[in-house]
Parts: sequence; C-alpha cells; structure tokens
Amino acid sequence: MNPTIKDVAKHAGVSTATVSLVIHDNSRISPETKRKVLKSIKTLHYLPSKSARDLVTQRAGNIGFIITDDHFLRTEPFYTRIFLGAEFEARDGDYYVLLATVESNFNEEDQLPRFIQERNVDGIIIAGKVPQNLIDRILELKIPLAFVDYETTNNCCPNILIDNIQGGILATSHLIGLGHKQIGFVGADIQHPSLLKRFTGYKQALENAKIGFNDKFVETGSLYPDRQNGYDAAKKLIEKNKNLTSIFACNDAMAIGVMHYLKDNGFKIPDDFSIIGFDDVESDLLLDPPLSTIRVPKIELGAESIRIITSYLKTKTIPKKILVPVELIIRQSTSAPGSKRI
Amino acid sequence: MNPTIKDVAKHAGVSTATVSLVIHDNSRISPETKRKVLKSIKTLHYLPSKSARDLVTQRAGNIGFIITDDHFLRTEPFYTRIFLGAEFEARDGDYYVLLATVESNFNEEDQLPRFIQERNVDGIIIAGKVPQNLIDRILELKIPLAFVDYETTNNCCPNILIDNIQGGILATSHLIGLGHKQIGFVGADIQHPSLLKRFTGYKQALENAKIGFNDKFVETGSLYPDRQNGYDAAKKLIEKNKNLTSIFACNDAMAIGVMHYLKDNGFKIPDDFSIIGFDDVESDLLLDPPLSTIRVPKIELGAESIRIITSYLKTKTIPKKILVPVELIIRQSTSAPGSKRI
DNA sequence: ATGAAAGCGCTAACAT
DNA sequence: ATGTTAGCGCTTTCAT
Repeated sequence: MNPTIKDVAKHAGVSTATVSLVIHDNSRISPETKRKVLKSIKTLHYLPSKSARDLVTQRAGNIGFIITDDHFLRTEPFYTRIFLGAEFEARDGDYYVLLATVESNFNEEDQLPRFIQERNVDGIIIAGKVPQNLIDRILELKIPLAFVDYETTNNCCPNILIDNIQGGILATSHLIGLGHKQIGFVGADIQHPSLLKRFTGYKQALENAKIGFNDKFVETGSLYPDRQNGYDAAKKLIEKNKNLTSIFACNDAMAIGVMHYLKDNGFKIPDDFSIIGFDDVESDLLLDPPLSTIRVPKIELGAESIRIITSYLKTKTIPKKILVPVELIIRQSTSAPGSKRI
Repeated sequence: MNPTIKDVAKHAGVSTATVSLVIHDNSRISPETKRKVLKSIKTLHYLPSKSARDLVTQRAGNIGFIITDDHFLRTEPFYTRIFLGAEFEARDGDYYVLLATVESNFNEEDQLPRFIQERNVDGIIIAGKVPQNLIDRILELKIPLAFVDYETTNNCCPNILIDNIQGGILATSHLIGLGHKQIGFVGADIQHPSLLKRFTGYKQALENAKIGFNDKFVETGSLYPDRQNGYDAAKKLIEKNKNLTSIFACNDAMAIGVMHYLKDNGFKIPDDFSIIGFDDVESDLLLDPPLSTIRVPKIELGAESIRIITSYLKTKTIPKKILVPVELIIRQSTSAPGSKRI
C-alpha cells in the first residue's frame, strides 16, 4: 500500500491539514514546517491519491475528447494528431484526456460516451463535425464544451479553428502568382463550414487579383471530400472547361483524386496542370509528384483546445473563436502554366 | 449536483447499503426491493460516482497505454489503431484507457508517465518497442503489465503478438507460388524481434519450397524500417543481384521505398519485378500499383491486449503469449516473374 | 433480507 | 501558524 497523507503527517509530526496545505503551497505555512513536511513526503515517496482528491474536490481530472469513428479511423493522421496535441498539453494542465468515438450517425437512442454518463470529465472537446443531437444532449447536461476544427453556429462554446479563409487565399494566390488565371475549385459538402471558408478564400484571392470568378470552374456537388469524389469532380470540371490550367482542391484527399484523374488522362503534373490541396497529411509525400498544400498545425490545434477548455474551467471565461494560422507548403505539383497543352 | 446514493436510498425508502447491493446485483436482495430501488435509480437518473467508488475500492479504473512518440506519430496509422482497439474493448470492461507517449530515448532521469506517478492506472499496456529501463522501472513498481507488438525476453508479462513467422511464410510462399525463385529480403533493426521473425518466416518458406537460402539476397543493415532505408536496401540488393525478380520487405514503409527505387530505375511493377510488404497500412491503396502485403489486425491486437490485462486483474493468471493471426492480401504489386527483364 | 456504521484519503471551514 | 473535524459518495462488515 502506498503511504497516505496520515503517514506523512505522523512522520513529520504535524496534522494532515498542514500536509495538505504544504502540498498546495499555501502561504500561511512557516518555511520551517514546510521544509519538514516536504522532506517526509520525499522519504516516504508520498503521492496524493487522485480518487480521494477528486472525490472531495468534486472534479474528475479528465477532459473528454469526442470524435466520430470514421474521422479517427481516417487513413490520414489528421485528427489523431489533434488528439495527440491535446494529450501533450493536458499533461501539463493536470488533466487526462479520455477518448471516445461515436458513430457518425449517432442518434437519440444511442448511449452517450461512458465518461459523460459517469460524470467522469470536467469538460469536453469535440473534434470535427458530429451530429447536432449529440451536441444538444451534452449542452443539456451543462458540461463545458469546446469545438476544435468544427465551427458551430450557436455561439455557446469556444471554437478552435483553422484559418480556412486565409488558407484558401494562400493556396489560390500561390497559383495566381505562378501565372494561372484559369483556376478550378474542387470541394464537397458545402454545408461544412470549414470547406465553405476555403471556398471563400478562393473567391477572395481571385477578387484580390482582379480575376473574374467563374462558377463553371467550381465543382462542389459531392457529399464527402474524399479521393473518389475528387476524381469525379476533376473529370466533370476538366471536361467542361478545356482551358483550365490548375485546381485548388478543398483538401488533400480530393487533390489526390484529382491527380489520379489527371494521370489517367495523360496530363503531366505540374507541366500541363497544377494542383494544390489543403491539410498537409503526411501521405502527400508518397505522391508523385509531391503535393503542394496548405499545412494545418494539427498538434497545435489540439493543444490550443486543451488550453481553452482548462482556462475556462479555471476562470469561467470563454473566448469565442480562436483562429490557428496555416502555412503554404510548396512542393512539386504546382508550377507556372506550361505551354504543352493543346 | 447529481443525485447520490443517499438520494436513491431515501427515495426508495431503504438504506444506502441496500442500494449498493442492488447496484452490484447481489443475490441476497429480495426481488421486491430490488425492483423498487431500480425504479428510484431510474427516476432520479442516478449514476454512481466514479471517484467515490474508486476511492473505496482502491482501484483506478484506468489502463495506461504507453508508446514512444515516434511510433505514434509514424506515418502509418498502425499504433493508432491498436490504441483505438484497446479503447473500444476497454469500454465494455469498465476501464478507461489513458495514453502516454514517451520519447524513444527515454532514460533514467526522465519522469515516468503521470498516470504511473499518480497511481492512476490498474495496469499498463506497452505497445511496440520501448527502452528497457522504462520497462524495468514499471516492473519495480509491481504494476501489472502487458506488451502488444513487442516481444520481451524475460517472460514476466503476457505478450500479444502478431504471428510474424506465419506472415513471413505467407508472403514468401506467395511469391514462390507465383513462380519466383530469386526472392530478396529487405529488413532493418535485426534486434527487433518482430522483424527477425518475419525473416525467419522468409527462410522457412524457402526451405519448405526447397529453394536454397542465399544471404546475398538479404539486406538488413539499416536501423529503422522506413521508406528511405527501403530505397537504399533495394539499391544495394538489386545492384549486386541482377537476377532478382522479387522482394519481400519486412514492412510496408520499406516496401514503398523499394517501389520508388524500382520506378526510378525503370522497372515495371509487377511485370519486371514483384514486391510484397507487411502491415497493410491504408496508405498502400494510394500506391501505384497497390501493394500486396500481409494484413495485421490492428484493432484486434489492441482489443486483445485489454482483454488480457483486465482478465489478469480479475484472475491474476497470465497467459504467456498470444499470437494474433495475419492474412495475405494480394493486390497488384506481385505477379508471375515476367519475361521482360534483360 | 436489510440496516447501521466505519472508513477509503483527502480538503477546507473553523478553531485555537 | 497549525490543528480539529466534518464531510465528499461509496462499499462492506457486522448486527439485527
């Protein structure tokens, strides 16, 4: 059995209250006894019991991290990194991060994550898009909540977001800077706030460069921004716009699909056609050519979300919205428009 | 405030002891009162407090999951899935899984994961290779321990392992079955038990097929089994063995490196050269051609490790070694040796 | 079959 | 500046 606070008290010849105060570095303890107690703690290898402490302070010491299972299981290490970033940061903040995945079609009948049922979390982070009814049920329980990489419309809670507009501008301006004027946009799920913002950035960059926006250059019909839909979108877009020289895809998965379409149809990248993505998932490096993209600081997003929620738990103040900056990564899928096209 | 056991007791007109017994489904409670109590629990939405329960039962209710950070951050979502498998399984077993990453050069001065310091776990799972001194320190503390995807020499603890030998046999036999006789092996870190076993499987399959083992066909010099080292190994191997028609790489990362080398040097896969990997990480699907490989049931590995450790916590019996079977996945990077080679 | 009560290890209000 | 003590919500032994 591990030593308890009583053992320390006895060993140091003080009361348990004194030991407790020393542990919490309370100022009204004389340096003398403090030293004495600290020494006893050390020699006995004393560590406060978390459950005892949690019981009396009525806190759980955990932060819940909720994500849909298909997000977490995505091939690209996107949300896993956000999770890991949260885990890193929580370590310092005296919290543990408890992961729970929910199905993306979570509904009224489904059980809430166990850590909610057991009231085993002090706050919750939701990563990525989740069903609204899950959010509503958590809100009902009045558990502090923060969203990372998902913008909620009601401003109940802090949102930690990628600067998607800026990313869209960076990507599009990069193409414009290379000399492209016929720039397509490939997107999906236009309901999704993040993707919408990337599109907004696209339009804004065009406007900044005084290039007219052409909605024939936009393909956002599909539901999921995945590889297959990227392929299909590229097909549609390129078949109806023979003059297109480049595409900005709303994420790397779709960009990869676009690349496949281009290859299948004899385009040389980037000589004949430039393509840029968004997210910077590592598998980009596998590609031939490596994909230019917008880097999202995933670890930082996770860390920031922990900072926000723990600071809320301390001070009860919620910042509305945090924008985490992104970065243009130029690889080899983009270049000046070639002369090789017929 | 959530209702406590007292509230339930009062509401049902019984003692708290009775409520507790009902919760634990103790047989010495009359069906009558049991029904009554259950009803009160329901109407009050009562849930036992985890910290109170943990305090009195002297358990933490958590399982620690330790992994080196570079393992977790590796491109391939390999350990992430093992972790998720553990998380899934723990849910039913009434445990939470606490993640901690350690640096791969963890040393004596480094702090143990916080959940160990705070005695906040009932058992620990170590995934993949970690420094021996970390293992020693945990063992010293007498915390129950299990290893997943890492075989320890001292048999202190259960090992949940991939059937690497069988996988090596499957991969190599697949190539043999296609008609290959000149089969190279690309590996790394020959200290690593898993990789060693895959190599053993390779040799065994050759022997089974009465194909002589040729150590010129083997390249295992590098430390990490990553893409770059796969590339370099392929270069060495192929330069000195012009007659090679196929390679079995000890994991997919190296196989991808091998593929890149082959492509860079004008080989057509699989017409000129066959290549098979090991792990089946999803990014394989991105490759051109898709990589034949040995599938490792990652989710299952994680789940199994939780089963082992929780069953140990209950019954104090440790199974020595669990082998989780693997599966041959035939894609398009392997075919009969072509006639195109010069 | 059920209840009373002690106690798990800690914190914090109140005394001294 | 330090000690006393009453709980936090639960389990479990011992009575009844």
